[in-house]
Amino acid sequence: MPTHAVNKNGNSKSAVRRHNEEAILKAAESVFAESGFRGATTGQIAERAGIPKPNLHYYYPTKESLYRRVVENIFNVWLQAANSFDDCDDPEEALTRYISTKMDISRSHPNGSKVWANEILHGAPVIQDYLETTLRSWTDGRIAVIEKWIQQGRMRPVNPRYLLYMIWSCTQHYADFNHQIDTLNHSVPLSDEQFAEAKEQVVDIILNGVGVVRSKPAA
Amino acid sequence: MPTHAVNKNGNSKSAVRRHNEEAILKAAESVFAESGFRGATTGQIAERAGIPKPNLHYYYPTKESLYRRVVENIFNVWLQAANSFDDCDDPEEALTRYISTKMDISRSHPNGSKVWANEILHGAPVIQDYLETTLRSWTDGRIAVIEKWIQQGRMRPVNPRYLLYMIWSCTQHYADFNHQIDTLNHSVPLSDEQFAEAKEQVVDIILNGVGVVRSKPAA
DNA sequence: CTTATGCTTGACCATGTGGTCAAGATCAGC
DNA sequence: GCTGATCTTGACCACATGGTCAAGCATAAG
Repeated sequence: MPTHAVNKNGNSKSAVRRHNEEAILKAAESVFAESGFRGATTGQIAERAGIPKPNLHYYYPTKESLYRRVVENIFNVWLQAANSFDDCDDPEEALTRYISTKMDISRSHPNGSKVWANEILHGAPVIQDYLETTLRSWTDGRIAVIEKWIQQGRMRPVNPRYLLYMIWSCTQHYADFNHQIDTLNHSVPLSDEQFAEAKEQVVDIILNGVGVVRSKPAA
Repeated sequence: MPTHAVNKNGNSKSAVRRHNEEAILKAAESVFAESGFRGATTGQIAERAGIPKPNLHYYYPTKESLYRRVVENIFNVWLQAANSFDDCDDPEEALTRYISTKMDISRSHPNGSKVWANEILHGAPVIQDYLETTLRSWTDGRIAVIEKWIQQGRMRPVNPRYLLYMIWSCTQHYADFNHQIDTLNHSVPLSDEQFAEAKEQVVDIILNGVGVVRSKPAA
């Protein structure tokens, strides 16, 4: 039942279309996270989205096009998080905010993070171009910023590149490996309090590790 | 051509068998790492091992039994690495050795690490029992050791559990995400020198982060 | 030699799955 | 209510793939 169709020959999406595409994307993200690209079946995605399989192919012609959209989505979420790094020029605040934001994303978008991890793990067959363009230039920019901080004597001399990798791995670990973390937590997901403590620990160890004095001491 | 058969009704493995099982395991590890469990095909594994597909099923009846062996293998490699933590009672040396060893494993067994990551990512369908038994008890033991060090004032008070997660993620990242790391390194794998620097950075930031003074300062 | 055992392999099958199709439903605008 | 566009769906197909089978090889031992 196409409502609100602003179409005719133009193409602003109908409400039905928006709703279905959204439901499919959400279902796809969780199924891809659970089973990987090849392990996921379009039938399962359709079922989880509450529509028959041919309807899914009506909106996303191929499994790969759907997968690509899912990966692009999580990449965009991360790009926005990256802003939390750029918004200020103080190493303590920038690092704290960046790490915190990435931890929050791991908490709120575990499936997206897993899909991303899976994609990289298997050699980034679909988003190689993003790595070579957007990610590469963002990384180089942030390295320059950190190097400046080091030259200003505001933090210890560390290789900024490996610092960034460390931040990425520590934070995403809480999404990608959450099953292991849960298992080691008596098979119960981390509570909000536990997660807050984990976040605080990551921030604390890294900031101390790079010699940034924290004005607001460890909670 | 069965040689050295010490069999008859006994069952010490023939040389052919040993050789083939080894080749299959190695091929399987790389294919599973590239494509995940579902994405890997027994045909591809057989081809990479240089044997026809039915021969693979002669040694490993099902794809899942083969996969399980691959996962068990990498888990055992890690368990051995875990010893580097236990062999001494000095936080500086124990942490340095443990981190270094884990980094070395990421360098020497990237495929195994990827298979493990993939397994956890998808909810550990095959090795859940290892997580609940061996890994859980090892972790608890190491937490106790770290807590002791903290009480002795030999390192800052951090939550040992999240410190361990941090070490795991930072080190395994260099295997699991090596494609991303290579891409950000002008699409060239890290040289031995670069990897050594990365290792040094991880050790350096974490030891400083937990307030362990390094007797042998950053190289 | 013969025989038993271990190993190899081309041909084959059953199943699951990505994707198609064509007929039908629903709705906006006239 | 008619028309054209958008959306829905049961039935279907082509193909990949895990796994089997039975016949054939190689080797060690008698």
